[in-house]
Amino acid sequence: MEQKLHPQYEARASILKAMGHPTRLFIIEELHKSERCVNDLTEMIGSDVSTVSKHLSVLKNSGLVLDEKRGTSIYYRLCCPCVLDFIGCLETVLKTNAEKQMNIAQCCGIKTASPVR
Amino acid sequence: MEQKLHPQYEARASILKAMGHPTRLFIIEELHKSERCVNDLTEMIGSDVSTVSKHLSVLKNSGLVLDEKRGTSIYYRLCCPCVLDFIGCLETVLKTNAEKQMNIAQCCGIKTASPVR
DNA sequence: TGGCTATTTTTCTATATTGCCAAATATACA
DNA sequence: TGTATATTTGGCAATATAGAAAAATAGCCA
Repeated sequence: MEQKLHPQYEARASILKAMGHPTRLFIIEELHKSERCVNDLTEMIGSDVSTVSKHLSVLKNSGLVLDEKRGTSIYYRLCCPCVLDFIGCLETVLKTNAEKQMNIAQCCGIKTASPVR
Repeated sequence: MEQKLHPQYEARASILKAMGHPTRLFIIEELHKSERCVNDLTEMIGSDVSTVSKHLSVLKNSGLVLDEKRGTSIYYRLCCPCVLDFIGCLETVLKTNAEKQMNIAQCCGIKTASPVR
């Protein structure tokens, strides 16, 4: 069955997919603040350097980051900072869901703790 | 090694991950235009209805869509239409990359066809 | 009740992703 | 040249995902 949708959906989805991992999202935010080399990021993240390198290559292949070699290190930077604008909306989704959960709980008479700020 | 980043990254990433599939991206856009039932979407997409149902459950679990049963069908609708705002930025990323590719080609003396609009 | 329609769940297979280790590569520099 | 540093690659095991078919569930209506 499985039919091919317009290739535009593939292209867009691959960027979102690249962003859809906690470590890569962290990297994106970090690169928004300032460019960083692999080593910097590895220390912040606490995974093996090879793991971080692979995450960076996913981001690079999706076109989200650029790399530039300077001195002994390779510096990565965010290609299109507009992706950071997504975060507000993501928080809206999360907040909406939290409220939804609370309503369900309330209408079942379940006491809920005050929401975590 | 693998260390736990702030759970906020997990939460945000899971939404992006849910969006990171061509079929689900199509569904999101379609639901932005108007609510739809599973059957409607299945016809548009051309996959098995069970596959579409599963994609919808991914979207539902991530909090992106809501469902409501009316009559014999279940209607899905977009929960936070702000996710549609992502598209402009995604196109920017794609465009930036296309230009990058063209520059590489040019500086190697490769003739490229005029860009597809 | 029985059959119809709409949807979800289960089960299966194939494929992709993640994360670590070890090894390879690249580069600076003494 | 040799050594240290920075990064990537290949390999592997564990886990997750996608898609289809079949079975299960739910509501409707004759």
